[in-house]
Amino acid sequence: MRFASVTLDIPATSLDDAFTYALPDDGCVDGTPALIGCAVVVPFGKRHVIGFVTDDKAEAPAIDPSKIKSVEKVVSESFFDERAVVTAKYLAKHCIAPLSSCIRLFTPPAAIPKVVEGPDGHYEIVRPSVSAADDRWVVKGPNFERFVARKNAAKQSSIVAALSKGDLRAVELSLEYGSVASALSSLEKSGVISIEHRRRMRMGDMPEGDKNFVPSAKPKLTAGQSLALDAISEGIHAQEGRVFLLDGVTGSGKTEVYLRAIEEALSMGMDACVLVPEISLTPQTVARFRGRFGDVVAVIHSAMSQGERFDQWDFIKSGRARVVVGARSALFAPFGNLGLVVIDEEHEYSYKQDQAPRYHSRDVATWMMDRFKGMLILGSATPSLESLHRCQTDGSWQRLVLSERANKKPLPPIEVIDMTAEFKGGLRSMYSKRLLFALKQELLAGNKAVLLLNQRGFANFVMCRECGYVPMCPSCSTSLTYHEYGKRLTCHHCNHQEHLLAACPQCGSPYLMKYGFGTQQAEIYLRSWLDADSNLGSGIPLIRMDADTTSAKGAHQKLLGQFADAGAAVLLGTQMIAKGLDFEKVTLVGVINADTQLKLPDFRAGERTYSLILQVAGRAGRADLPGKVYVQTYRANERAIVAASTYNRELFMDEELKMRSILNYPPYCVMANVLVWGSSQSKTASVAQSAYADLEPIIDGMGEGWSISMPCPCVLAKVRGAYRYHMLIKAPYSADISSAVIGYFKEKKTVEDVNVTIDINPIDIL
DNA sequence: AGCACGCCGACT
DNA sequence: GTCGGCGTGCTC
Repeated sequence: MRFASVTLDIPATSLDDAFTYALPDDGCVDGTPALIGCAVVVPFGKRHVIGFVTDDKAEAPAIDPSKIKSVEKVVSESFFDERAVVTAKYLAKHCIAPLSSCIRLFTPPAAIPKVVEGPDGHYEIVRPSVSAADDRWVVKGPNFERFVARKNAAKQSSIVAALSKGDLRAVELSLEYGSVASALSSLEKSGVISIEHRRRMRMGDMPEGDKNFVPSAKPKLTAGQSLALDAISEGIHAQEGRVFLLDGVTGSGKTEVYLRAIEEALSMGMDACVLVPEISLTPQTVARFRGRFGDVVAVIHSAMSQGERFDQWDFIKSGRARVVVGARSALFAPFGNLGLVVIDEEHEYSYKQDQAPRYHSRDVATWMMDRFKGMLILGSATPSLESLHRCQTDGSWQRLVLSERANKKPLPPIEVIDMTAEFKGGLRSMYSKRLLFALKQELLAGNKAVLLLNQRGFANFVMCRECGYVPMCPSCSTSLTYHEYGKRLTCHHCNHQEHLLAACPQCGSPYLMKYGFGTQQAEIYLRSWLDADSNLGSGIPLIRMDADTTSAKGAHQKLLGQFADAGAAVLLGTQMIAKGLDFEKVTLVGVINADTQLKLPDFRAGERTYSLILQVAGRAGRADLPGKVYVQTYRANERAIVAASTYNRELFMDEELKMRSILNYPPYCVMANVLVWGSSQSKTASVAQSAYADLEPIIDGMGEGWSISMPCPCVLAKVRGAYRYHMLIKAPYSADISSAVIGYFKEKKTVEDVNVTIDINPIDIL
């Protein structure tokens, strides 16, 4: 008798402990082996449920043997290996999330069968909605050479003629010759052709050029790159879980270092994983990796269809893909032997998942590479304070500095435009004269400009000038943003939409004013400014890129393509244009309002502003032409802005770290945010209170440096109809909050309609 | 998560 | 007397 540990596919922390089921001695059910990573159907109480085998050679459990039931069916191939099991268990513990939701990270998307229970114990297995796709290929048959053309079978002759040049897909033939089904079947019957089903890789709207491998030449390394690579190369060979922080100014050639490191890892038989922020996962990025490594590169990101993602997943699982480029979840792809992880733009907040399991790719990769003796490279022009701090305190973390741009060009000078002074001088527009003047010069010279405004919509909010009424979202505690297109008020949290009324619903006044600038207003103003200038003509493309213009599949690429193909042009957008874009001839970068993040009640507001300015500044002057950056701000003396505009990281770091130390914020402590939310305010508040009553003694008993704040409403007190309360737990640096509170989260009683969750190392506490 | 067992109020 | 409320506990 054999046993298998099965993690049930039910997301509940109370079911995290594996259940043990019996297996026949050969470990097979109906001839299919129940290996680690297989989805199986098991009886569970009166039900039948899907579970995943997490151990196929488990010990007999210490329970009454008559209670042990058998695995009933194996319903998938093995999706993951033992490494994945260990990692999922780490995640469940570290993030305090249901184990099954962590296991799910390792399974292909939408490919898990479902059990549908019928009457009297019968059940059906519903096959997954996504699986491999085939193409029908027409190939030469045994009698191909003996084909005789006939007068009344013109289509057959055409097909045979087309086929003599090589195999063809049936769809291509029908595109060319119309319906070919009957011609094909009679050709097949006579043995002239055969039909083969071949696995198809869905690649959607990927540009043709990127589907094929065009090898690119390796550039010569700079001195800085060589030095960094020496260290990294030694690290790869050491295989002892080292971490390198590649701290390189924008344009210093970090990607080339990644490429060489990956080459090294591949030559040692390891696979490599490259994480990039979702937003910069453009064809440009992918093309660089395909250009070096060709058809062993797989790509995974959220804009792909489920079918495309399945194919990429399967491609990796087959072992043919050796390099995976993707967003945060690519870390969990089915690698054979993952030995190198690269996290580009490691300071980016998109590496944190905002739903359970709330993991941060950087933390998971650090743990994985330590545990499995691989190597991690973190790259950024503006590394997170956490990573910089860790390089100073942890011997296995090493900082490698690339201080020079690869093309030896200086970094673009950054000019701060004090908008308070501009206002005193009479300016009422969102664009200063200096910025517009510089923009005009560059456009006249045939160059491109990138303008950043981190606020979408037309106006931030609307207010009645007679009574002060501000339209609010009915289900969130936020004001509505005015969108010019469709003249709608929109909630940026829940996407609630309503029409802008002609009069104030509270006092009837017609004086509803729009306050604050968003990208739509910036676009409309700039368009008319461009059109009004006879020297510029009206032909200058102005491309707006924000969540509203990029929601359609492929829109992102299309807009960037337009910008690339244009001569003089302006790209205006939210922070999605700040990262990774590499266009020649961008000679001007403008930050229309650097203050949008500064005012947020978040201890990282300064760090966010500092790095956003430097990230977007890095878009300027990347090729031969010099670049110039203008930063408009009403807080010209703010440390983050002064430091960014003078490229003085020490100035920013020293003061910021001092502040963090005094106020006891990361990296001087670790934090966790306990969130309580529900649709009834009073019920939510009382659950928050009782959670505090349970947690406070635990935290209090942990000793020096541990604290928990009283429950209070979140800054976003209501989102999507849910009232939100939170408590902040702080603990000394490198303390383990998860272990301290996991007991509470496993034992806690659930209250209907109120959720209690915890976010370890939150990226914001709004 | 879902389902059963179990102990207290208003009903054919 | 029983139908049914949802509190507690178990499922290999």
